Amino acid sequence: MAKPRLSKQDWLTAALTALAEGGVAAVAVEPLAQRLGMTRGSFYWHFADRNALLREALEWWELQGTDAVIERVTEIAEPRERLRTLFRIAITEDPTSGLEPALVAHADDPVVAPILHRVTQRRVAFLADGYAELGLPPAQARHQAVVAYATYVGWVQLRRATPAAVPEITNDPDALAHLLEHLVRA
Amino acid sequence: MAKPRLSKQDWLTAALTALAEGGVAAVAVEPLAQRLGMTRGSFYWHFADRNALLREALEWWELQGTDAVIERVTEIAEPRERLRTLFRIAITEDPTSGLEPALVAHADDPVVAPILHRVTQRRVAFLADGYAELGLPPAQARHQAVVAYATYVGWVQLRRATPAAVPEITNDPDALAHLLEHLVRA
DNA sequence: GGTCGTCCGTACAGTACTGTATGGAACGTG
DNA sequence: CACGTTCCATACAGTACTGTACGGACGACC
Repeated sequence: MAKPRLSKQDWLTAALTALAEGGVAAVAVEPLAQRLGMTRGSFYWHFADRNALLREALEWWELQGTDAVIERVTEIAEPRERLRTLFRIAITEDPTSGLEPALVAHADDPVVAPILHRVTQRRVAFLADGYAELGLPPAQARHQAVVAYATYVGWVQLRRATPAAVPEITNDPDALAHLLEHLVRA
Repeated sequence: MAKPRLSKQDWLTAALTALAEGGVAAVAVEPLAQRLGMTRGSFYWHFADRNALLREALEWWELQGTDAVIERVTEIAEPRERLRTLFRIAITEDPTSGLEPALVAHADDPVVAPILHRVTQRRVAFLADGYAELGLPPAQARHQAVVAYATYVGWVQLRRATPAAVPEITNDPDALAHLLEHLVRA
């Protein structure tokens, strides 16, 4: 039987998938242990308590979903192309769709709030820089960044809420290009 | 002390505010009763169980937040002006900000899913009709409707997640007008 | 092949919530 | 002012989860 010893990372990824599926409340020790084929005894060796799991999982998500992507894109000199590939990565490669709505639903949670703030501020600021490089004055660049980021966030949210309502963009490169131009244009 | 008898509606509105604040998991009988100054005995007279409360609350939200608004706006003949006021109502009068992310976070919930589907389909279809009246061909009108609705949804979500990142639009009629034009333009 | 550190199972309170059953208070209506 | 209806409080299982304590398996390394 597949029952090797678990690493801390196994618990983190399991926590993130559960979070994306069932919200913050679904990040519960006993169900996760059951899904991993372990008992809670394993968990309480790796982590202090449930909040520690949630916090570390979100910090890892922050690293992979924001820092890594930004770093991957900053090397593109041309701002328009940089924004385009950034949005394409964000839309097509989103590994944990439905995670952000779950976080926003618990925006007042003391462990969720700081990470959520950091991520959105970071992303909007990076977008604003890109639009500024395109020639927009700072205030307008920031406004455009907020609108574009809102469109992206809402798109992901719609795709998760009602996939029937949103066109399948991963299989339709034409529609994807159209959406990207909408997001990049100033 | 203000301790009159409660109506069914009191429980519904309390459930909706709790839902907007703490997600689906926050719609719990005992905490709600505590907040209303009652015991669970009151609740189980008005409702069969917790799911009944959640379902009726969402149905009431569907009525007030979608049907009523659409009906309020359909009498505007000019499509551009109709879309404008629709978005303005949706953005400025949103009574339960943060409710939709909470629903999306539990999009797989058997009681949340059908209502969420109906609402998004209805809203996108109404928008698509408006854009079609503006002269867009059907496919493009629908695509534009999805993008505009996504922008609205993401805007609300951002405002709830990180109010500092999004401009205070209710106090800045100029920025509001700018956003509305962005949403209406095709 | 002992021995130590790593990892997990088990057992035990403790907490928070759901539903049900039942009695009683408050209120309108004749 | 009886009287039935409406609404709420109380008390009682039952369930699901959290932490903690402790014991044991298991592998690495000398």
